Amino acid sequence: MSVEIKIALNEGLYLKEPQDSKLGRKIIQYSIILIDEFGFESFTFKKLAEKINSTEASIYRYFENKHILLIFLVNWYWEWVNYLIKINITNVDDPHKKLKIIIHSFVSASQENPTVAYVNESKLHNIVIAEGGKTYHTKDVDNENSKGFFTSYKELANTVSQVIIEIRSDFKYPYALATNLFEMSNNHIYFARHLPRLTDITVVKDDVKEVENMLNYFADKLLLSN
Amino acid sequence: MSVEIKIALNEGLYLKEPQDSKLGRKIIQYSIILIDEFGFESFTFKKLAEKINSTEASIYRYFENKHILLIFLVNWYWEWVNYLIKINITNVDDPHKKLKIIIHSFVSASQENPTVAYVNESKLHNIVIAEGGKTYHTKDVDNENSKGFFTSYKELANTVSQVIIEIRSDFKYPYALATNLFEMSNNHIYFARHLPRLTDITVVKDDVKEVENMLNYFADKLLLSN
DNA sequence: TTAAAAAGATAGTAATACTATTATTATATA
DNA sequence: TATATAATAATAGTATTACTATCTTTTTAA
Repeated sequence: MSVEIKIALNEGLYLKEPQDSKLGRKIIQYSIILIDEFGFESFTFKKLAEKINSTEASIYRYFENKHILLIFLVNWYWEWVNYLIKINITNVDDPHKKLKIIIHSFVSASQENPTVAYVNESKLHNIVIAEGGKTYHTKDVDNENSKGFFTSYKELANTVSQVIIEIRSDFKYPYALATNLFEMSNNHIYFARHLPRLTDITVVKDDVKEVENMLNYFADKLLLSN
Repeated sequence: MSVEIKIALNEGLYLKEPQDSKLGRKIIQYSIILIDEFGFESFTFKKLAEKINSTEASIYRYFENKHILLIFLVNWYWEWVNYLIKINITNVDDPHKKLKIIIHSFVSASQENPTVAYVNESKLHNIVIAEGGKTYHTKDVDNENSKGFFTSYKELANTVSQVIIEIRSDFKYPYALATNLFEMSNNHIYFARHLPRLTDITVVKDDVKEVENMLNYFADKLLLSN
């Protein structure tokens, strides 16, 4: 018995739903592998086509270009983390505990919850860490935002901000704290790996507990009611 | 009488010092204008050459490629902010006041301190906000880091972390807080402008006082000694 | 004044980011 | 089981990008 989860994403992100065909799923699977391995700038549809024994033209029938494909993948991650968080905080009463679960999901959901066969969640998390900001740091951001390409991130931020408000209804910056915890998580994993003088924590062999401790410390301090 | 300031940057960032020649300064001046206007992805040496009535080949004599040019510009900003902070916090005793000055510099140094004729600091700050992360989010980060391309950011982080330690010598995350204040400043100005549901603050006509208030609030809360 | 350094002019190449067309192979249904 | 339709593959082609090379002209500094 297998549980099939299909993550519903904004329809403007693809020309043809890639999750519904063999080729489409291969595009998702191997684009994650190639972007993780060579980086987004070196990644091309030609290389991907060679890898999966297909053609550029066939890939272009699914995605307009590699930038939209990146947004698709990162959206997939945002949706997936939001989904895991929602599952894991239902039936939890204490909002402090909920926030701990959220922070744990930010740093290491990918290491513990393989969900979909053709998505390597761990590599996808690495892509979000290293390339995630490139989805919205473009001149087209307002246009793409108007099409709903960043709705999944906003929904994730909203989920987290609701828990923050549960902890302290008078906290002035629930959305900023929510996004900051997410961004900080990704940034400091990246800094620990590549620019260690920009952080205080270390990450040895994907052990992100120091990042988790730091985020919990920051969240606790900021939400102290005094 | 004019004060000439020349910001010293890592020599690996250029093939020929652009601050020492007319063409070099034009490259700096107009690359800032073009990247700010059209974004880094659409920016090319060919377009820059046309803008300044020069040639691609001439620009390539100064910078290896547009990515290195971006690192050069962002380094220039990091150095300049660090320089302004150091000037403005000498003769200030209270470390809390120093941190306030630092935060003020992060959000709006560019609006108040034009320093060099051929650098539009305000546009350069917009580039740092929108494109800064692209300097180190590449597969070449370890190699470029080993050449010292991010030393200026580390020095800035160090300046700030020293003040944090002055405030609370037992604070566990001085570097992370330093970089986070800088990143948060840039991120939330960007969010307010383009993805407002990811933040709580607004930025109207370059008025960043809400960002400044938020950063001061975060810093104060985190550095409370209890 | 003149040599040497800087900049400009021109040409060329490989790779990228596509688009278009036609041929082949699955698949779904009558 | 035949056949229409959809999906994919194969192939070709274009404009732009990101360079490199070479040669000529202009600027500057001794």
